[in-house]
Amino acid sequence: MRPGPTALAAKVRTMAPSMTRSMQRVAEAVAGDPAGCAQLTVTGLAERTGTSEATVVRTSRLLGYPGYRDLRLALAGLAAQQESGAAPAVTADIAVDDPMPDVVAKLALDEQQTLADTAAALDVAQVEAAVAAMVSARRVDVYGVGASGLVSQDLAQKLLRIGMVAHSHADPHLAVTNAVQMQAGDVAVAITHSGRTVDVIEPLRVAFDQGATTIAITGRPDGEVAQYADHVLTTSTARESELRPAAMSSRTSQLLVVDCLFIGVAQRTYETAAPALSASYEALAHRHSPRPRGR
Amino acid sequence: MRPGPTALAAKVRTMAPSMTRSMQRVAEAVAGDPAGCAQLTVTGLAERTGTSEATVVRTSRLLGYPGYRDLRLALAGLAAQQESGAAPAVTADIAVDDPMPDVVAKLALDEQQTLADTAAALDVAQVEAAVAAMVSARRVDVYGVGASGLVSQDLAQKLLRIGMVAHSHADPHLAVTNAVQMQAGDVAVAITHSGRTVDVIEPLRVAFDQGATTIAITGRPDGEVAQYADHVLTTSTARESELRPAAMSSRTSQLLVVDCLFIGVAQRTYETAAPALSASYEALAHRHSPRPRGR
DNA sequence: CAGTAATCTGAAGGAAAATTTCACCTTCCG
DNA sequence: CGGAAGGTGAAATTTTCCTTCAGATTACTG
Repeated sequence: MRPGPTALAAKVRTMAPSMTRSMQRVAEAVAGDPAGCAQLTVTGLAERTGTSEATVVRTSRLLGYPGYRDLRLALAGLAAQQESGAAPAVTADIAVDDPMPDVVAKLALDEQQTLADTAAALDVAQVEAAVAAMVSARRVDVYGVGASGLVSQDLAQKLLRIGMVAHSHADPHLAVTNAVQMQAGDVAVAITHSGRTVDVIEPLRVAFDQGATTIAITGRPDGEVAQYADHVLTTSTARESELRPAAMSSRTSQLLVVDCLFIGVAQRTYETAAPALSASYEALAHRHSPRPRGR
Repeated sequence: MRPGPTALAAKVRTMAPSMTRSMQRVAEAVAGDPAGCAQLTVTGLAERTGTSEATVVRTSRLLGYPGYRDLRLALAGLAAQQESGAAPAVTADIAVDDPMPDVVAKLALDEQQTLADTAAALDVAQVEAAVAAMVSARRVDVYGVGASGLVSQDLAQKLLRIGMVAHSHADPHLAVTNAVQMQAGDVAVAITHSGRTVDVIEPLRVAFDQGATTIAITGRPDGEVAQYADHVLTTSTARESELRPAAMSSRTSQLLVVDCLFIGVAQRTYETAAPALSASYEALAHRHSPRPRGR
């Protein structure tokens, strides 16, 4: 069996005594800086070690590879392993003086964490109940302001695409005005991270009183909004820092919940959802510039 | 910067749409069996994919390597990483009959994957350049329609909160009207997954012609939108399925990029950003119901 | 629906890298 | 000090990789 990259360092030590002086120089360079050597051609490595190409090839053979080409591949593998092992687990808060690469890494990790947390904490039964209500709803109204307003729009937009009657309301006055028209069989969704946003609670309460099925997507299942919600979907919150306020991570969490609702609804209305999706795609085709030619 | 092995799978997905048929076959083989392909020579891989050596080399170039030799090295690295247990869990597509718990889990995993891919593939230098331009900008205009419209609003909203002059335009007419007013020192940002959305490209082009600094956030760095962009920030694309169209995963990716931009700007304008953030928080306090007692 | 212009594709030739060969050099024993 | 055995690298050879170019394909245009 050809030696894997892991065994390389050991192999070098084992074989070293039986090597000639110039071969040892090559082996040493290879064991000492796999990543660097992986970049070099035979000629390059020969030059770097002050030897000849023939010696490099001979050393490769001695280490168990058919030639330098394969040693080089193993070297690249080893380098990759080392790098991934030494992956700096950046879990600290984002600081004012963090360099951009760290910012990108930390943000991505934080959001991944938020997603994992949300998925783990999400009450599937509540999601299913919410989906069931939406599927048979005459219309769906979604309330959200500020950062949650965008999530609210996202949900409405998605539902519209699969042929449902959905609206997103950011204007609290209009939201209440609409909520008054709600009746049993309709669905109202309120999205608020704090669970205490009056502009969102108010229309939900009205819809609730009208007999509509109400759903709350909130980070505070004990918040006031829950009082008027038939189904509460809890979003989780990541650590917040000064530069990354809670509003930022709650958005990720809320979007995941919204996506789950959407997929659930789309699954249960697949017969109509699928054609509606393609139709909306087709309708937008002419809003795109022509594809590059010859394809 | 040459892409590391980690980013390869993401890169393949990102670039796949802009590839020709035979190049896609090569990319697919490479992404599907890195270990196996690492063993093959150009000729071998060409044969295995039923294409020519030239096509293999062309594909390697498109993926960001100087030639096949270097792609092969990266492949060896990737294979080694996967073998060592860091293998990315390949999740199945979401099916119509998936039970809700599976849907939640798959969605969360997909989005996490998208985040990791985006972070790995994001060109930090471009981000820094974009941030620098925004920091010193007189005003920032953001263009986005459809699903990208929400991301566009998110960016504008965030920038407003730290005291910058930012606007999001979804109406293409108003967007162009505003773009005409742009001048050197202003910044225009276009957000489009396809890179071909005319309603977004048009205002960006106008702003570009006016001498403004232009930024594109797109999944297609070779798309038309890139022609008028000083800085291109590439979002990566997850596998898409019928129930989860590309538009859905692109949102996650775009939001991460937007967050990076925001944090970058906030860092560099910390003196004014921090007070502005707390001020906007304070101003909204009375829109919340009183906190529950004893907390 | 045909013309046309652009792009895609692979075969063949040219460049580069890897491997082998071979003559020279060192070293060590007799 | 002579000679043999192995170490070493320059040059030749082979393999691999890359570039060029002409034909095939495709998608737009009138």
